[in-house]
Order: sequence, then structure tokens, then C-alpha cells
Amino acid sequence: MNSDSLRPLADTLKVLAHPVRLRILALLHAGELCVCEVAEVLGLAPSTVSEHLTGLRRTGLVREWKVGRWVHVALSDDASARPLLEALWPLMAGAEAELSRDRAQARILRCDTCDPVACPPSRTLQEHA
Amino acid sequence: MNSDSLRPLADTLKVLAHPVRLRILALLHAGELCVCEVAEVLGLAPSTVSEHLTGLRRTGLVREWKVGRWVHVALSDDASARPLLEALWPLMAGAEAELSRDRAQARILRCDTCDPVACPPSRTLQEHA
DNA sequence: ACGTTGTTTCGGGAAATTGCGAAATGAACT
DNA sequence: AGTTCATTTCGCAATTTCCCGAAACAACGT
Repeated sequence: MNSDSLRPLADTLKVLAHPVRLRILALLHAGELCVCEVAEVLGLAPSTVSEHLTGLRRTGLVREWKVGRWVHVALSDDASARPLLEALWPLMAGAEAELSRDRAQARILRCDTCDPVACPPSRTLQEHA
Repeated sequence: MNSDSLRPLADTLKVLAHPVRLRILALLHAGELCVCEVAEVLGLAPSTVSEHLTGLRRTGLVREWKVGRWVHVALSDDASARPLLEALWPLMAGAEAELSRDRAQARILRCDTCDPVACPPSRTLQEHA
């Protein structure tokens, strides 16, 4: 009568079960970003993105660290995160059009940031137009 | 600014993101059952199980068909369901103790049902004790 | 010290989810 | 026709999710 041992997996899947968080994972699959870049690409309030990221961090799929004033985000390279992430990419194949557009916008924001520490990443997409 | 193309995958994952529905999938991995058997094994109200099953059916992971008075349920053998289901079993490995207990109870309910059509599956677990 | 900027936490309102019992449906059996 | 039993639908309360703006933090620059 108890389904407690499946709770951890269910909780992780619940975090995955949101279009924005899937988009974030796909974005990070192409490389690390800072929180404000993610917010700009997704067109969401920074506070919203921050909350999505705390969810993702709780699953262990994503890691964050401070770089100066910014918080950088990347996929976890932990062995325990691998199976789930690797299972995920093929399932997202159908959204490739949108995902590559996201990646393109992220590249625009980072077009002149050879050194991720030195270069403030906060430019908006309009400034680059 | 639109994350619509990931909506279908997110919706499917949202259905998976529940301990009871994961348990149902694992149960069906061992063979087909009827709704009342699932309810008995899980210790949940039939209406609750029915609602979980409509969710699972909507994802295409599960198929149902009527057999006399009963509704039988099984995993879909559709090709589109395969990748997700195959990705799922390894993720549930940690809950094997509970899942095998579920399978054992299902076997008890079915212990004398050689012919799934002829034999009423509605016996409670107490009747078998 | 002060202001600026990136990030998080908090408060709140709209919407979705979960579980159940009660009532409605459907299919068998008498 | 009437009964029984498996299942679904409905109504409802409790809980959670989602997004935001405002306020609080944190780290840099002057």
C-alpha cells in the first residue's frame, strides 16, 4: 500500500515535466550559461527562472556556481545524472526547431564573451539586433 | 518566447511523475491485469485507479480493452511507446523491493485464473490469505 | 559609504492535481 | 425487468504549481 520508494524518481520526473525546464536543459546541453542569459533567451522574469533552476538543482541534473556577480549554470557531470539526461535528448528530438532557435539566441548573447569571467553577459537581445 | 513544441513531451512526463502511475506501469510490465486487480494491489479506490489509467492511456503508453464485464489493461506495444518505456525500467531499479511485492500480490490474485475471460478476477487479497 | 547589477526569497492570485465517495453507465446473469 | 458487479464520471476539498513584482541579498565599481 506504500509507494514511497518510487517517490524520488517521481519527484525528479515532476521537475522534468515542464516545457520551460526541458528548454533549460536543452539550452545547457549546448554549454554553460548564467541565470540572466537563460532568462533573456526564454523571455521570462529572472525570479521565475531562478525558481525553475532550484528545482533542477534539487534533482542533481544541474549544477550552479558563482562567477563574480553571476551564477553560472551547467548540466551536472555526475555519473548519477547521466542515464536520465541521455534518455532525454532523443525524446526532445521533435522540438529541435525551437531548441536550435534558443541555442542561436544564446550564441548571440555570448557572441563576444571569449572570457566568461571578464565579460558581462547581461546584454539584452535588442542590444544585439 | 514559446515553448509549445515541448508541451507534448512535458505532458507525458507529467503523467509519469507520480508514484502510483509508475507502480502501475511496473505492474503491467509483468503482464496484463484488469482495473479491479490493479486497485486491489495498490490499495486504492477504483475511481482513483480509473483516473490514473485514463492519464496513462492518453500518453499512449497503456492500452485498455473490454473483456466481458472487465476492462483489461496492458502496456502498449506501439513502436512510439517503446523508447520511453525502455528508458523507464532502469530508473525504477531502486524500487525493486516494493515492485516485486506488487507483482507477488498480482500473482496471488491471478493464481487460479488460467483463462482470463472465464475467471472473475475480483477476489480480494484477504480471500486468498 | 554609495549606487548598480545579478540573483534569490517572499507574498499572492490563477490554475492544475490528487484523492475520495456518491451517483451514473455498461455488461452480464437470473 | 431486475440485480449484480466492474468501471467511469462528477462534485468537492485539500494541496500544489506557476508566474510575477516587490523586497531582500550579495558582489562588484566608484
